Amino acid sequence: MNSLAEENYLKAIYHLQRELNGDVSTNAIADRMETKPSSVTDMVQKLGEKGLVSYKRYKGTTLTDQGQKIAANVIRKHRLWEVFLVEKLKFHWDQVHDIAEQLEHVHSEELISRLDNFLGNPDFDPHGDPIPDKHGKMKRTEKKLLSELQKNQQGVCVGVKESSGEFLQYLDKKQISIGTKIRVLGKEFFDGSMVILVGKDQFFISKKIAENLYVQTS
Amino acid sequence: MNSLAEENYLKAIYHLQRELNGDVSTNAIADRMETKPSSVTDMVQKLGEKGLVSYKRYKGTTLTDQGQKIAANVIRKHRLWEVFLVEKLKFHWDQVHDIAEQLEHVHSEELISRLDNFLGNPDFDPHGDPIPDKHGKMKRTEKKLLSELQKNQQGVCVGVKESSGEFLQYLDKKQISIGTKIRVLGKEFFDGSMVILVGKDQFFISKKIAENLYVQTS
DNA sequence: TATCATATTTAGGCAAGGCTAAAAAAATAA
DNA sequence: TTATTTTTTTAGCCTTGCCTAAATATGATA
Ligand SMILES: [Mn+2]
Ligand SMILES: [Mn+2]
Ligand SMILES: [Mn+2]
Ligand SMILES: [Mn+2]
Repeated sequence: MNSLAEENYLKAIYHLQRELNGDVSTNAIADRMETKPSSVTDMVQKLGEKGLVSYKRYKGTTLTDQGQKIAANVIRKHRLWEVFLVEKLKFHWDQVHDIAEQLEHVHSEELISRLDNFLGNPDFDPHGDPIPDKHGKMKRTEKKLLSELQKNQQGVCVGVKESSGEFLQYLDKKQISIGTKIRVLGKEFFDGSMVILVGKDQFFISKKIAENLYVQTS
Repeated sequence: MNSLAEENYLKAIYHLQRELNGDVSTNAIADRMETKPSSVTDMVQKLGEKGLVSYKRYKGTTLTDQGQKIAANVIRKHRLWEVFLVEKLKFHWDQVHDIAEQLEHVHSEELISRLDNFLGNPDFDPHGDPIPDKHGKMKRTEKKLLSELQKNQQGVCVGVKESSGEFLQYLDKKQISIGTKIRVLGKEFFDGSMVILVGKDQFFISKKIAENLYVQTS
């Protein structure tokens, strides 16, 4: 059984490994965990001794297969609980992350398996992120950033890169959610801003917005 | 915000105060928490400084109003989650306690209020125990122990005193659950054992069983 | 009342997870 | 290559909860 702190470190390393594709530096983990590098060193040493990460002094950290499995399972729980909160308890998608941060540490395989079932074995969470199955495998989607689309291309919103409350609330105001069809009516080369069509409304969005919304074309 | 350990102490003191009706001794808490008396002393001193219990050296501990409120809220969460696990996830009533022990420490008023609603604002948990409302008040029932019934009296099972897996599984085997009607066909003065009628089956039960089943007569 | 047993507290330590300050390695600049 | 900056680790300390052993208060007994 791993402690709450260990699980959070494993999760952070998992995400960072994907973002940076490669070894994860001590400082990167410290940044993500909002903790000090010296605390990170302590913890990765311990995780190393437990065989959950491969850590070499001054060289960075990667998850072992076992560590990866544990991290994927925590992420699975996080995302399943988010589905529960939105689908069953009618929370809004910008309200669920902090609660899921707590629920993800409840230990019970039986619980998570029944929850999965109760929710209809969903493949994606309310933010469009894929839910790992019990073996850590998750559906890959051919999503791209809205900012990659050209004028007159369109796509369906399938996820967000950022999922801060501010950003999600912005999307709500603009009536954009998972499943919403978005068409690029115009794109400014200078600053990457766009004019897009959502339902019957057309409006301006900055590059920053376009770089944080995933769409699926096809 | 109280720590997990603090919440567990408050809960234990709450239950003990009701069982012993009065002050709770350091040793009683240590017993219940499966910890050492010296650890209890440390903790009740801290809870005392926080104003959650009234503690005087060598005199025992009682919850303050504030401590009582927090304890009742933890118990509320525990029991609501137990209802969720049984009603929605189809767990069996003897499987839910340990999971609820973890879920009860998830902090979010909004979560528990929505969960309550989702479950239809239940008054009792799967073991027949009353669920405190958000102010800590709970429905009182006129329940008595089956062992208090006389020959030919009958009652409806409304709860269990013990809720160990062994006992609950015994009840299952005998087809007794919340709502089951039980009639006393015979009672042995010598050892308190009984012969009871449950549905069409009649069988023998020991005093120990009869002292752990709550029934409602009338 | 003096003595003995029991309950409780105090003293001193330990492990987990943090932090700060100092040392050491690695990376970058000159 | 040498000097400087940045990154990482080590050393030493803190808090929370827990423990054991020793001290002390309380309560029962003689
Ligand atoms: Mn989340
Ligand atoms: Mn999510
Ligand atoms: Mn329970
Ligand atoms: Mn219960």
